[in-house]
Amino acid sequence: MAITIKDVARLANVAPSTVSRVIANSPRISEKTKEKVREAMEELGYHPNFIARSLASQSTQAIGLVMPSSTDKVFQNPFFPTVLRGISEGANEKQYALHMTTGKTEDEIFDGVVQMVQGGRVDGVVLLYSKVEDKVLTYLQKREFPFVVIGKPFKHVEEITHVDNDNFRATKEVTEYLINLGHEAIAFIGGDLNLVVTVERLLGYEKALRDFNLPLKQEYIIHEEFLREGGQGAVKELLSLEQPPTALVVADDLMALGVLNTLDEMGVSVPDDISIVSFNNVMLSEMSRPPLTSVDIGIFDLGFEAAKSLIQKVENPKEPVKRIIIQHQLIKRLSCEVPCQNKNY
Amino acid sequence: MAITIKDVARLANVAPSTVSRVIANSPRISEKTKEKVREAMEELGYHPNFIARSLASQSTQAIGLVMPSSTDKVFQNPFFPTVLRGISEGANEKQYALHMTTGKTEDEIFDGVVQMVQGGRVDGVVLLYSKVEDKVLTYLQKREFPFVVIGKPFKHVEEITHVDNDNFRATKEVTEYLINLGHEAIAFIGGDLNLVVTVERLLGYEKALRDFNLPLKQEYIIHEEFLREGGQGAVKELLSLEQPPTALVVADDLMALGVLNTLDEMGVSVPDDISIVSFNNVMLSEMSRPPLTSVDIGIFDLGFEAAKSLIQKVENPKEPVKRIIIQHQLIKRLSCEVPCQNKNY
DNA sequence: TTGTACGCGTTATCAG
DNA sequence: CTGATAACGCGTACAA
Repeated sequence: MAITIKDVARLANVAPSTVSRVIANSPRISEKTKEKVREAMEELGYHPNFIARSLASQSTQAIGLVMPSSTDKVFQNPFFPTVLRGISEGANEKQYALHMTTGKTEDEIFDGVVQMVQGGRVDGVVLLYSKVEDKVLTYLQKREFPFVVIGKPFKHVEEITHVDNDNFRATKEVTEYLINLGHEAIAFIGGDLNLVVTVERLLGYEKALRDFNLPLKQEYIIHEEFLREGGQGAVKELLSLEQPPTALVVADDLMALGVLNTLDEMGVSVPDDISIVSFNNVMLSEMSRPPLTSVDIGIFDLGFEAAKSLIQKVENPKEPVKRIIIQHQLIKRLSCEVPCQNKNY
Repeated sequence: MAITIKDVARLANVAPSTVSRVIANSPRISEKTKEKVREAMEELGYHPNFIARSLASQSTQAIGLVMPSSTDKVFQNPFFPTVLRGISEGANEKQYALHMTTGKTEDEIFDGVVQMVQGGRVDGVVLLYSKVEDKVLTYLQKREFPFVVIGKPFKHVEEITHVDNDNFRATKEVTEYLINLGHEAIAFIGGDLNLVVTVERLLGYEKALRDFNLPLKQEYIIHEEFLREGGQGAVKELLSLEQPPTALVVADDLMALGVLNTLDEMGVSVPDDISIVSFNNVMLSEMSRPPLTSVDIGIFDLGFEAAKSLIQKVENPKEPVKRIIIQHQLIKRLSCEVPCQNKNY
């Protein structure tokens, strides 16, 4: 059995409650006894038992992480290690621990969340994704359990604290960027439409085209998985069009990589024949040939701010709903150029 | 306040202890009362409080994950999401939750582990890396706390349950593969020598050369970070040699990607001028140009088996030390070929 | 400034 | 088969 507060109390010749107060650094304890108690703790190698503390104080100093389905391709995106790092850092700063749950199916994930929450394992939860219809989010909301989402909630945006980019504006900007480069035939390759981020980006793309009075063609809008294989299918469809696009807005770097490869195989040159701009600016985007022009969305900060605002919320229940927007930034590399004039592929 | 066992007891007209037994599905309770109690639980929407249960039973049904330093480049490797998925699945099967700890420095990580362990937050720990000198491992060992490591422990291999590949053999095999292809000038690009996996792979490489009586040149052995930039530096060194290698054994796909890019910039063609084989077979390895021949090390299984064997150990303290070797497999793609005879780069 | 006593929600022991 | 009752380790009114 481990060293408890009682052992320390005995050694220091004080009551257990005094030891408890020393741990909490209560101002109502004399420096002298504090010192005495601390020495005893040191001598015995005492470490507080979090479980007991949690039970007594009804708070765990732990936050729960809800990941998307582990079978989901999204899970493999380098996005995750990075947000995780951000969250972890934000949590560490406030001495919070991390509790995770994943699962293969939505139900598994949901059960995991319920266990964390009802089981009292965590004080709050951060959702690492934002889907269009989400059981987990609904549950958390109804239960009034503290949580924040990374991304933009599909509904009740005003009532849910979230950390997000301005994906609408970002996509509008990059589309404009391509337009200003002289492109008029610009296609959009997005991921799963169940992810809110996808719809936001699509909207931004459409807005830019409309602002510039460019035609908005359905054939130019493609949705595939957030990954490689997705990109490949998309490209083939696009290039077989009568008037193939001269530029592509791709919703994710990984997909862009797939696009790049397929293009390469088809003998289409980037950026000479076709320009590409994508999102996230993960490490890989500078490793591709050519390096990708990509929107840096501050992934680390998304996580960091999410953790911080969740903890605030946990520690102060009347904290107002917040919406934190992380700045984005277009990182220009070599995948964009003025459009070709008259190419035949 | 949430629904407790007492509320259920009251509604079902039984004692709290009876409810507890029903939850544990004790065989000594009549089916009739079980049914009655279950109905009450249902009606009240009861969920057991894990914290209280942990305190009483001195076990948490949670396992702790120790990640490498978040500032470490290794952290960004696609390896992690995948092991994580494996661990998560292994844990889910046995209804264990996951508790994580990371940190920027070794000390932060160490403190995190101590808190998990002494704080009684977890029943066991899995180390997601294996370093040459590791404070955390030493601590866990001295405390006789259940843990398993993913990778090969540097010392006390016989006394530590671990899940690993046979990296020595794997590297020996791929080196032989290159030799049999006709290569004689084969270089090795490895990662951080503090990681045990690096030294294992280096050893395997050397063994193959020795077995075939090929010279073992120091200039052919390079260590860089486990990432992109590392790869680039390495290649330049290698190609500026008097007799540059015709084949490369690269210890990680990500590094190999960097190598590929640098080679491309220098106008060196893969596999025509130089062959490459690397490790891990992460998703990216088939997305590179050319697709990488890579050793699949069963990352998911590493995690899965680690979780399973840890849980076994936790549930049965006298479980013997185990060493689980996950099979590897060479996935041949397009980065290897017979060597060039007489090329001038 | 410090000690006493009780409660947090369960499990486990021991009667009955 | 079931019900009291005592832990589990700590926080915290309430007393002193």
